Amino acid sequence: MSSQYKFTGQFTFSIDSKNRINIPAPLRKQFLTKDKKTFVVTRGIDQCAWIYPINEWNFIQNELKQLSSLSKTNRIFLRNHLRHANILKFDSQGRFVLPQSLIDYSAIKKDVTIIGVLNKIEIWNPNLLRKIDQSDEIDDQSYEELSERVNI
Amino acid sequence: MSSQYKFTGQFTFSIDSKNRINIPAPLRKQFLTKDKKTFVVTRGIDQCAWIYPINEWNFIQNELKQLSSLSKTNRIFLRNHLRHANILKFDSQGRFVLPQSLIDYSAIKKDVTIIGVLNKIEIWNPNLLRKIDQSDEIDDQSYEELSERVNI
DNA sequence: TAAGATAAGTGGTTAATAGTGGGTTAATTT
DNA sequence: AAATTAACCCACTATTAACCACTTATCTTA
Repeated sequence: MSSQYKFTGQFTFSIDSKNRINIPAPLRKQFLTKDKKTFVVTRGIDQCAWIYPINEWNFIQNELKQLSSLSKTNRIFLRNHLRHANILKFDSQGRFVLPQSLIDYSAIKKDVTIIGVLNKIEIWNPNLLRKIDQSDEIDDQSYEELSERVNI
Repeated sequence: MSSQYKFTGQFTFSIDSKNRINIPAPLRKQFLTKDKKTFVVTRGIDQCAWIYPINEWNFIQNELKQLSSLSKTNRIFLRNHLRHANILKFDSQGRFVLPQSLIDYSAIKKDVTIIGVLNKIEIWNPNLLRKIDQSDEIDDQSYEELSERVNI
């Protein structure tokens, strides 16, 4: 069964002196009725942090189990995806502390841009996201290929 | 299953000091009986904002869920389409506040032109729409191609 | 066609919520 | 035991959303 979460939108907040980040209310509301404030933060494939609600993460873990460790690519991917996963909760104000390792990995300084991407939330350094936005244009060929699979 | 919405027509309204835009009554009426005032505003492919009724948007989201984030093209595509999507409701007067990011993107100042385009509504800066109207003529060749797919 | 009634568009005020900062106590580590 | 970290609580401010009110336009009916 696929995800019940539908995160969307973009928000720019600040990270405070105790490394706390506020989850935007519109996103947070989707947690409250379900996983009771528990979620997983881990490395994104791009230079950002990914947040999954806990039962979404459980689903992903089942997907990952399919991958055989006989493949080198699989081994590397599994290691890097799993060892940086932190199970966290947010506090009574809806914040959580982003682990230092992920702050470093995502090159986060003072502000963060938080975006909803369906079943996950991404935490970005605003400048990096802006840079990627400009450089990572999707070429026409890729759009053509996408159009055969997705009809929007 | 195709859309149940059939938005048509053009209206020019003003955006107020609190960035509120009124949805024209003829368009608004199609919402009231169905999604209870909930809809999604996002970036259009052209320089305007798009409004989808919520269950129209849900259909789109289900399409997007098919895409794996292991593909780079998919990640870029998902991010850029979802992060600008805001789930909103209109108030008891039938208005909503257009997010600042979309005001910037659409270069909206004082007035807006609202047009119905079947399953979505477009919000334009009147001047931009007028300019596009003149420059973006459809050439005969494209009409020929269209004629093979659409019978009107 | 004139007058009343209804609906539509616009503007502002108030009350609630969201974002942010900081302090205190409990827990964990060295 | 001291120091660091994490959980918890309280509080301030700005933004947002709910509410109320007025004007203009449209429709209805005598």
